[in-house]
Amino acid sequence: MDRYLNQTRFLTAVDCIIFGFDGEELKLLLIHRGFEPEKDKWSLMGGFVQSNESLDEAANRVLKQLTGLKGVYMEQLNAFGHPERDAVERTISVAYFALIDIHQYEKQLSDHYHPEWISLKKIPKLIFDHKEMVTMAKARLRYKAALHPILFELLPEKFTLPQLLSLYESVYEKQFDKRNFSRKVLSAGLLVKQKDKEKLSSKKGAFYFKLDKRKYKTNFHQILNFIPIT
Amino acid sequence: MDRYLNQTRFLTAVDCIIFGFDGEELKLLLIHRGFEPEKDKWSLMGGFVQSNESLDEAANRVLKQLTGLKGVYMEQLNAFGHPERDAVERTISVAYFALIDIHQYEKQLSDHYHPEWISLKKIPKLIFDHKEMVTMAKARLRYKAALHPILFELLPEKFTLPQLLSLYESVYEKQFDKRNFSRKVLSAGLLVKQKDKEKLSSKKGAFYFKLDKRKYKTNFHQILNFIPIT
DNA sequence: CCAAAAGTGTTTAGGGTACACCCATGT
DNA sequence: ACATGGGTGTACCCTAAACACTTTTGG
Repeated sequence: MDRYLNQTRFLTAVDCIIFGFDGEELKLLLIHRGFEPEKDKWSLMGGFVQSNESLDEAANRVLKQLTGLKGVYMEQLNAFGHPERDAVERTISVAYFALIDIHQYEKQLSDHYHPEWISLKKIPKLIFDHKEMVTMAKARLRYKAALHPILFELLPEKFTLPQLLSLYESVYEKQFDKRNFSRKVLSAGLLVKQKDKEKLSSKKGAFYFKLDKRKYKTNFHQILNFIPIT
Repeated sequence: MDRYLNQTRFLTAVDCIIFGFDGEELKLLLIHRGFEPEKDKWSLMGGFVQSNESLDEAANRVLKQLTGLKGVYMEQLNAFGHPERDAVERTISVAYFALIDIHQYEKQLSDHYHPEWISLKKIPKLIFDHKEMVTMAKARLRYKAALHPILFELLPEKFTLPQLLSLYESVYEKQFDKRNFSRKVLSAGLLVKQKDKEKLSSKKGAFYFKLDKRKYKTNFHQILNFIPIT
């Protein structure tokens, strides 16, 4: 026996919702689709799953193709399978969301796709059901970041507390009290204060911090409260 | 254009992790697989996605085939796509987990599959990667039930607080203080006390409660704390 | 010396936890 | 009357939230 009989086979794709943070706003890395149909339209980066790779491998391959990065934070979001979601041919798409340090991304690697970082507040019309994927990814990011320290994945190795606060304020589109925020963040014990300061954005300068990688991995699934639950 | 060229197509299946609660233990509804390979081995209920149905529709169809139930709580768990997960032919499986009232399930409907309710503590060897699916579903259930009131889906329309407590204790495999538990549950405002009592399991009898369906739906995504965070 | 951002401490209120006794009833 | 499970109240602690002033330094 080497085939199941009387069953239809479908294409399987992965699509990546890639988040980045530029210090001001939360952004998505979008591309201009490279082939027909919908060629040159705004799209998430995606690709078909190949015979020899798993879904996770496909997603990582696609992400590396576009960004040159590997080993970044990525998790499966949802599988999308409406019969008409792709106009050409039925395609099941497994969406992944990724959090990358926007400064590690080097545009020139992938100019073929004309990728651009677009503010989440100004997402253009996207092909197929990609808008739905983005909406779900945004919701998932907010949900998860309220409980787990995943937003560190969007920052460089060294970052300041004001930068971290600004990131949380961007994700939740509201302001938080910096005193309560830094107390909570520091009491989680995940940060190591550095000796040097970031002096570009203020005269006084803000101390850099690094993640304590060991504690970060250990405590990752523990539930934290960096932001007010309301 | 009506096909993407040079791409391989795969079978797509759905598999359902079906939870039930008999008052004592948390259980899974497992079947004996009905066709080769691995015929008669223990398996999750599943089926291939048909050309005219979405993933959600396929999962609901499969669930109804086995249980006769529709409109039950079900959510997508994860897509599984390891190239060798099915020995016969590459198959992408989208797993769903469902919570049903075990008393509404009527065995005779689906005797073809020889289904059985099996305690989560005594899950037998399962085909393919179904064990991995079950493990993930169990983790997801615990995670989600700690934050949202989904476990009510496992109970009949009328239930008592001792029954609800017993359910939570089964899911988390630990004991909770009944005073704190009932205070928290009642303060959520989701329950409506009935006038009648359940008198089978005690002499005094325990009051029945019903869910306030409206508030349940409204507050579903709000985060609750029915059980201690530790 | 002044502007601009960083950094820090206290008070208060509410919620969570721990804990023990009385109640109702069938036998 | 007694055994069995149902139902309730309190005291304490701790965490979360609200809130404002001082520090540093480049220009």
